[in-house]
Amino acid sequence: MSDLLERLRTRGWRMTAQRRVVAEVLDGDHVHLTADEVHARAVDRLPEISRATVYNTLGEMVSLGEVVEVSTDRRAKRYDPNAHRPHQHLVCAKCGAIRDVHPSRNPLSDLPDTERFGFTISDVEVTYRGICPNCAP
Amino acid sequence: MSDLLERLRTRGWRMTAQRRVVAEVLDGDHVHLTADEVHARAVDRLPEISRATVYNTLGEMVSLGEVVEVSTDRRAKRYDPNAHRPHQHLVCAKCGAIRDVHPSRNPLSDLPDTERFGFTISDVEVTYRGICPNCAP
DNA sequence: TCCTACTCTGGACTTTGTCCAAGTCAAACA
DNA sequence: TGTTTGACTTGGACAAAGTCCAGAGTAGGA
Repeated sequence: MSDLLERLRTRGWRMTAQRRVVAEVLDGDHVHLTADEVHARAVDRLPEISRATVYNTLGEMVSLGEVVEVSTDRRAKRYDPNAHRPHQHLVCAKCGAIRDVHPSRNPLSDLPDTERFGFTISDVEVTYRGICPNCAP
Repeated sequence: MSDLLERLRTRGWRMTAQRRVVAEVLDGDHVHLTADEVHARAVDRLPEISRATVYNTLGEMVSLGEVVEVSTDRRAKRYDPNAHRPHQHLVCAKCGAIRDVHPSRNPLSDLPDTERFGFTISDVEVTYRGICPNCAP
């Protein structure tokens, strides 16, 4: 059984066939699927699952903190089940491949007080862009 | 005349009333408008300008490197005419206010080789999120 | 002034996501 | 095990952001 599913179950989440399928589709490392990709894979296992349910379920997983929303491109949001280890993303500008990466310093520490304009900063999102080995010329 | 317009003109861009208006609307510091906001302001000066033209024109400015696309939220892209000084963005999670900020180190230097997976990295995008002084409780 | 290639327009279309009323079902309880 | 109930799911309508295209318009060079 998937880690994600296990975590959700122990939190008292009401279990349904639909939620189980979404959690299973989303489980793993370096998984960054869009909602429609999740839906397409979920349909393979449970043909009648609706788009609305996939959206609802993903939204709930995000609220519970078990899945992170990622916006690496300007199109659809992606869903990353690796929510419990802080990390950033490296994206191939050509093929769109995404890797989880871990910078050596907390990016927050590089923003001086004079550049904070009185904001209380709680979060940083870093996206590195480049060309992956497969797409390199 | 606006800086942006001046730069575009000297690059041999064919000048039309529509392009002039878009460039004028977009000029300035800490400007981060969506395409629809640009369109709304452009219509004030040139009532017949179409949405398609605004999208096309913004897209061309981005291709020319005179304007940068910013995705601070997961909704519409925003357009930042401050393309010639590298900077990152600080966003209020409540009201959406956006400030240009300048970290003390190049964020690229914090990604060790072992975390690059053979990618040739060319760009980093950092978004700091928090609560601005106006929205603070 | 005339030409021509480049630009603009409006509307149809696509993608991504949200909302809702009605039907269905998991789980608690007797 | 059967009942009950509130939570979950469905499908379709809707909305926001953006793209595409054929035909009309025009900037700028000859």
